[in-house]
Amino acid sequence: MNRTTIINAAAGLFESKGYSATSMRDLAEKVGLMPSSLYSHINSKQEILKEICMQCAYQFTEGMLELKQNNNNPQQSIDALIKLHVDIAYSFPSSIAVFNDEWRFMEAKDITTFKKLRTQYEKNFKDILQEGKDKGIFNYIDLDVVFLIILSTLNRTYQSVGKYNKNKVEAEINHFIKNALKNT
Amino acid sequence: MNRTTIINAAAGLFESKGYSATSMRDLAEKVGLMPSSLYSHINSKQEILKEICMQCAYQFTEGMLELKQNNNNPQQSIDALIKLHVDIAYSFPSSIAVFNDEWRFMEAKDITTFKKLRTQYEKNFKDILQEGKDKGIFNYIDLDVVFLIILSTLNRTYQSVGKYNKNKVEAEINHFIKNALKNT
DNA sequence: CCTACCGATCGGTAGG
DNA sequence: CCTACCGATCGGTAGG
Repeated sequence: MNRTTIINAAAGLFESKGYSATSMRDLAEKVGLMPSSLYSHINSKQEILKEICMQCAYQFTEGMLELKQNNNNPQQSIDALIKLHVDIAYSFPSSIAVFNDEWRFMEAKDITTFKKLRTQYEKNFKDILQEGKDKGIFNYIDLDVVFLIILSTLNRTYQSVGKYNKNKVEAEINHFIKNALKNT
Repeated sequence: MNRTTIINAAAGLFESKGYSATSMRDLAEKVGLMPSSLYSHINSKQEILKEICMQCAYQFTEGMLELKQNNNNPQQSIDALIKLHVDIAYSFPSSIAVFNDEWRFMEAKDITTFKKLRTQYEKNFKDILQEGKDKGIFNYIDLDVVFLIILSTLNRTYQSVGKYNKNKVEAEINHFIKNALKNT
């Protein structure tokens, strides 16, 4: 038995039953251990949740940093961000579901760290939308509201995993958001 | 004390702590009763969840039925659906949060009823998108995928409540989706 | 990695 | 609407 197997099994359970309703006994059964044996690999249920949420957060943060170094125009940056969200969602759908819906069950100090990463990510994302508007490429009314609309779509991409082809989903989101932002 | 007060208090708790992590003791404290006294007004925790989720589901179903009787063109129907989602989200934000994220904790038979209503709603929604494409008004690649994108945005509207003005949010979503679907 | 176990908390009931 | 209480289940530990 290894730690990664346990974390992945937990992500699946947290996704389907929610963090609070998942017991350590559920998790033990899924990986074929006695409940107490889990604690040879992990320190607490909280620690598992934190690891899942933070791994996702760091992937988005890294992806954003790489993208910023490429000096793309705003449209290329948005395309790259869509690709980033779709790639991560299709690579770790359960983790992304937990990252989206269960992060609030982390303990207070982890939520603080988590929110800092998220705020920085959102700032970078909004900067791209703002730059696009300033250059006359994008057209929208309110930056904060349009950002929330776009993020809502990107955050729910994991729901398409196992149902629709990844390239098809990315193409559709791309087409949709490109037209939605287009300044005609 | 009355039943409605208890249900509303529960919606607020279920939104912020999640259904599973909310105890009947939490709920009792919030409405100023001893835990056991709650059971003079409701039969179980499950019953509260069911009532919140089903009330929302019926509101969407009713809204859709009214809208279908108006014989609008597809663009007017989409506008009306956006208004329906924004109106309900701004009227009962906590209930909508529970409807979106906690419905899976209902018992099996209620989930069956819930999913039937949802499937019918989705069918009606997709019919409008299909009709718009057939008439050359809308442009998108895949019906199912574009529907998921639109619904993701509409389902998360409750996150704007208390942060952004309702009319502004409705206008932005309208502008965004209209352009995204436009056949140019 | 297992057996055995702990204190805390859960949803809910009995009875007035 | 309250006091008193129940069996079940929870996350986690001791000790080997």
